[in-house]
Amino acid sequence: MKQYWLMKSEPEEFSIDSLKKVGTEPWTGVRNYQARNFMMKSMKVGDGVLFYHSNCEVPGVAGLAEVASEAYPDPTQFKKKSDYYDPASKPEEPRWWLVDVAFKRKFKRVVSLEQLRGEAEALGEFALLQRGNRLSVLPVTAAQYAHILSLE
DNA sequence: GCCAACGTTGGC
DNA sequence: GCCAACGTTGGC
Repeated sequence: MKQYWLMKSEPEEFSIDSLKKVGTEPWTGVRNYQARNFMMKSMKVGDGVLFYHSNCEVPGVAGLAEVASEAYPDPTQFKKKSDYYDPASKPEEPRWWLVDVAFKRKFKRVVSLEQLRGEAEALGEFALLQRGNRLSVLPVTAAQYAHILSLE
């Protein structure tokens, strides 16, 4: 059964337009175990991804992507010059894993967080809308995915 | 194993 | 830029 996810990115760092330009991007820099576990243990190639813009003027879902690889170790954890360098991680036992994400399409307009809050009842239990949530990779049900698409 | 201090996320 | 919420670290 196809699974769905929401993945956050700060558009100033990497936006839906950036993804469109490169086509496929390794989802580097996740340093949260829960988010890592979703990528490492649950994601399958072809899973649907809602590409979410965070920390910006209009936070919200900006387009669609899909999981494009099996999980593999995040190379940035071993690069001393990287912001994501983790001196505690060993190459023989990598701590951080990622998947590649491929561009599908950009929404005509962002389905904003504000809009999603207005649909909270229809969306049901949704980690994104929970108070204080900071998870950057989180699961979305097929029904939530379909509903969000209908809001574009 | 507790918990205070600290760092980060992300909406506003 | 502020700050609430949360995760992690490290001393004890």
